[in-house]
Amino acid sequence: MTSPSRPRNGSSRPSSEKSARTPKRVAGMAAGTPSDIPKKTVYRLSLYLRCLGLMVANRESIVSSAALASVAGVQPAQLRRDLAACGPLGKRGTGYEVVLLRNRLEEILRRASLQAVILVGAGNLGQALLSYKGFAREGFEIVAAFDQRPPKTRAGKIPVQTMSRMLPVITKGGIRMAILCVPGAAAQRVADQLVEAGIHAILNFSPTVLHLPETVAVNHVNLAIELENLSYFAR
Amino acid sequence: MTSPSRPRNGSSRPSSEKSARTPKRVAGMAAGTPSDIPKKTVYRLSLYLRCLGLMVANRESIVSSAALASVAGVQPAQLRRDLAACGPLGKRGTGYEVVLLRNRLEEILRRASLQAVILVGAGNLGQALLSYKGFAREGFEIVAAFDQRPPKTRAGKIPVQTMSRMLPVITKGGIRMAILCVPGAAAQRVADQLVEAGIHAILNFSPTVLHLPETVAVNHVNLAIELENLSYFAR
DNA sequence: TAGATTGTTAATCGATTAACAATC
DNA sequence: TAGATTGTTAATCGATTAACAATC
Repeated sequence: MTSPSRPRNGSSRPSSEKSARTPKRVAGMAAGTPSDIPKKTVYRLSLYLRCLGLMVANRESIVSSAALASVAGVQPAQLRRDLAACGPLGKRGTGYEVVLLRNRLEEILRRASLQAVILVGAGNLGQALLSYKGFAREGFEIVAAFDQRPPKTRAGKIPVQTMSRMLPVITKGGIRMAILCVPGAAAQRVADQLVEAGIHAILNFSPTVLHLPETVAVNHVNLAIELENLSYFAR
Repeated sequence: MTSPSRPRNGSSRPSSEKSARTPKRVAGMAAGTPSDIPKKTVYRLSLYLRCLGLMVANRESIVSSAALASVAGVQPAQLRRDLAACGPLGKRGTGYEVVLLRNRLEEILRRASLQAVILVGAGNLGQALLSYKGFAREGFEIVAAFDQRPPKTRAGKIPVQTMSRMLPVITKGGIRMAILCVPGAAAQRVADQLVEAGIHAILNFSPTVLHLPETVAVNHVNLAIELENLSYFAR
């Protein structure tokens, strides 16, 4: 919808997410990236990247695995193992060059380009996320929003369109990622439509477990379950 | 702040969360609950509970591990193992009684009582969450909200108070859970204050890894990282 | 009883950690 | 060189799955 200042990412190659039997790895990456990084490691790489951002801001030039691990809240051995999966990045006896390491992680996580995302379901949570500026800050742009019945009031600067516009917008824009916030009862149906239209990754806020082809990546965020889980352990 | 219709939960006994070395179990529970359920299992119990809710609505009376597992997106063996951790609940040769199983899970997850929660940090995301009705629907009530500089406009019906009010409100209300949405730079400091004031569980949306005593449960939700993770696998 | 399905044990798998040789 | 710290291997740990005896 809008034209971002950073270039968009037009890439290929889908991959899988935790589905019962599949190994939790991803094979076949774009050139320059290690071929096989476990999902949990990728997640932690994002974490390390954020810690490194702080260190760059603090003008720190070298960091040891012990120091970075402590900030990130992991064991040094795990950090080294995770980073080793990205190729040899440190200098024995010295540590890691902060800027170099950050750049490499950004490269691996493809942070160079602005990623176009659509949001589907502009109910309570959907509107909340629409007005959340955190995504933009991290390189994601919500380029369009859809709802069965678009609300009159618009939360952010993005207009909410009727759901029937979804297919053309996805196709025309070559969009690959979607944030799903529809009610649980509609989630599977809408997700099927999204995949049909060409979406390869879904961040699912709906309280429903989606059954989709393994080629589609799905991450599930359920705020109620997070709280419920906490409340169990908070006694 | 408001007086909920369901009774509040006044309980004791804190417990730990994933900290480097601790076993990912929880020892010592209130009466009537199995003593030792792994964290990941507790998480999935919430999932099963939601699936069972649908089945109750559909008037299904019996469900097999195979059927429930399929809906929840897990393996039947895993489901049986998870449920077995809650005591013997099924009938061999038959399956599980839907209502009975749901009731038992609600009991274990303490869904009977309305849980009081405070929200700290009413910036972009904080305000969004304040206006999110999903929490209430699942038995959590945000009873107060705080910010360094309370915004003039109030998002929901909860007024945002200045941060200095935090301690008295937590103490007086006997609040045990908090949702943390302050900027990364302030997160650790505010978290320390919360723990000091008596908070035992924190749902942390701030982009900072918190270092807290093991007696405090922390769940971390980072929307940007979720998206970044997806974008890695979406090719 | 025969058929079905749980609860549980043993086997597998994957992820984390400790330890140390390589090397800066 | 001596000291430090990585990259990596081997050991440990925990979680998942397969298989089956118990039993409804």
